[in-house]
Amino acid sequence: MMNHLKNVDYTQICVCANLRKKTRVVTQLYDKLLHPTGLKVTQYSMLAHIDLQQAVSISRLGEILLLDQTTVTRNITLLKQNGYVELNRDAHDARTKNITLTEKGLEKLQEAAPIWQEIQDRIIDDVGIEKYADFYDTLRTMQKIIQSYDEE
Amino acid sequence: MMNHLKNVDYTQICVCANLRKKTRVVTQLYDKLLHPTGLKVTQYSMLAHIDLQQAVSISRLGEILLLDQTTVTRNITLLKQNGYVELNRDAHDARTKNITLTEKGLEKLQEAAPIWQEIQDRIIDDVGIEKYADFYDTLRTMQKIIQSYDEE
DNA sequence: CTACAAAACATGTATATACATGTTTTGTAG
DNA sequence: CTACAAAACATGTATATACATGTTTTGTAG
Repeated sequence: MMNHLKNVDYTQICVCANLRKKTRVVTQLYDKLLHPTGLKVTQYSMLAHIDLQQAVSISRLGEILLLDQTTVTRNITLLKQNGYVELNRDAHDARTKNITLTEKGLEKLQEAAPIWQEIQDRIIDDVGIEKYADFYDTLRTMQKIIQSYDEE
Repeated sequence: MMNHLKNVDYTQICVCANLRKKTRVVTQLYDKLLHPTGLKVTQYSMLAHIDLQQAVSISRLGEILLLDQTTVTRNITLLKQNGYVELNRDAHDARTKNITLTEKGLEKLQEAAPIWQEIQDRIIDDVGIEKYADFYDTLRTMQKIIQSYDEE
């Protein structure tokens, strides 16, 4: 007897819509657990990248996160309003603005990090490290494939 | 010799941020190719679900797509403004509004379908059907896992 | 039947996101 | 050096999304 739930042709389920749906679920979990810190996962992730990159420019951050430059500008504006980051003109190029974490931003990042780590470990553990490794790899592959389309 | 690109601990890359990033890439591809139709992939997907479900209510559609009811209301409003869907009060429950495709909405869906199918087939083929099956499965598992957290 | 909780939808507000376009600063062909 | 294209960032506009809350309609305990 067929399970009617599984009796769906998964190749006919939109790759994009399905990804978006699952991403919503994951995002809501992260946002819910990060809520006590006042950060959303998007903001946490951006702070973490700024911490790693040290004085990145807006467009460079966009390249890394594959975000439109204007989106970075908008997201950074919010972090700036909250006092988590600073923007400084580059010494050698007056067009460029470098983003750095403030003391407050670093503290906020450190406050949120343990919560993030807990969700992270739990999900990967529950999915299973091997399955997750494959999953991660397929996501990477998918990105590369799509980026290769643009070169046509 | 290590490949410095692969020399990153993938378990320390945020599951959520990574999913969001890849989802942006995929979404941009779909939106770009669907552009001639005037639909975004979100709208296409919603029209396709309405077509499948036949006279579905706003909250039911939210359950299916795991979207907040208010988000469905907003997205449907746009489809309605474009004349692709109609809203009708339910005959048995005056609170409920049922969504149906208009003739114009069906035509638009049929116009976009071949484009969607082409992207869909191409991505799955390029990723590889077996890898994609695993990937799809892991996405499902991840959703179930997270939904099980909410029951705690 | 009545009172009240719950269900279904709408509205206010805020964040995330991208595209089109504008402004300022650099870099470089000639 | 000058003119102009390109780079870097900002702004206008629109869609996608969720949470808090409000309104209307149902369902049900008593």
